[in-house]
Amino acid sequence: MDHKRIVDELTQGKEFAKQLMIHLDNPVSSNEVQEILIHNILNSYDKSLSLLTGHGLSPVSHSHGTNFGRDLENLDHKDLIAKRNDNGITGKWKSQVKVRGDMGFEEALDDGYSWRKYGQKDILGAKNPRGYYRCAYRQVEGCLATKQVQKVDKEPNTFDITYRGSHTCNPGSHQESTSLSLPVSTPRQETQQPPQQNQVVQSPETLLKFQTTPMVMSENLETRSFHFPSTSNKLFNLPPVDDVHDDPTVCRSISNAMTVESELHGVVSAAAIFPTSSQNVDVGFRFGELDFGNNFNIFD
DNA sequence: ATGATTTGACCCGT
DNA sequence: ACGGGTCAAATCAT
Repeated sequence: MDHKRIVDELTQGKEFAKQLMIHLDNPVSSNEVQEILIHNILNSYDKSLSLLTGHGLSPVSHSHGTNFGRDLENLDHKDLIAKRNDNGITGKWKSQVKVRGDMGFEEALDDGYSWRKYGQKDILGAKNPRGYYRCAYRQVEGCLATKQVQKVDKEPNTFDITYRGSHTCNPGSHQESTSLSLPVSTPRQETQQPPQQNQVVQSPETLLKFQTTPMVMSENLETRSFHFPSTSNKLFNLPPVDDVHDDPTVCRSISNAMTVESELHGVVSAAAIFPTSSQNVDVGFRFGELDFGNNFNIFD
């Protein structure tokens, strides 16, 4: 339904505007990020208008991923492409984010939130296991956000990351402290990385890098927004093999966003793609912006 | 000692 | 019955 989509688009635009507001208040927020947010806001308008006028496609091409992705690439060595697809399932939505760049797995998988792994499963038909993570602040704040990370079979450097539910943890309570105390999962046997579980590793610069906030909204009334304000700046070696069941990710606070109901949980799917060459990548990853408006999924 | 991850078992929906 | 998601005890790292 177009009406729904329009509302959705406008809601997204609103969320982007909110994010922009936050960024404007943040001294370390970069202009680029702000520009991207503005871009996304305009994009939401474009989409809404095109829906209203009955045109399937947005009159503005920049909303279709490529340009946007390029921008991000320039900005952050990564591109993020979000995709929404309504699976026809009411009350559910799904978005995909493509991340690419010269960052390590961990960086790439870092979305700025603190996650705690609670399970791993081999999935039928998939070579790689799927890791299950939940917000590290679940107990403290009852945040029900979860995410699943699975390495894509074909693309060794690509991960499918699915977010479910919304972060309800209070941004203020963690955010400030630096921006982050990030409990980062540390791959056991791999490396020389600085110890980092539960350590504050965020430099202001890092904070700046990641201060972007991808967001998505549900098909329904609820606005689901995901915030990936920052992430860890850890260095690491890539596992020589394919078992990458550890993907430390960090969590941070977020915009409270939405209510999570059993059947109404937002799902954001993201795929992180890394350059095959990257073996020891040094950081420099920033989670740019996600354009959840209308993008294309590249992984199918 | 404390906290995070691992991993097999369990639960639930299809 | 099967597959996916979660639980929780054991294990590991700091």
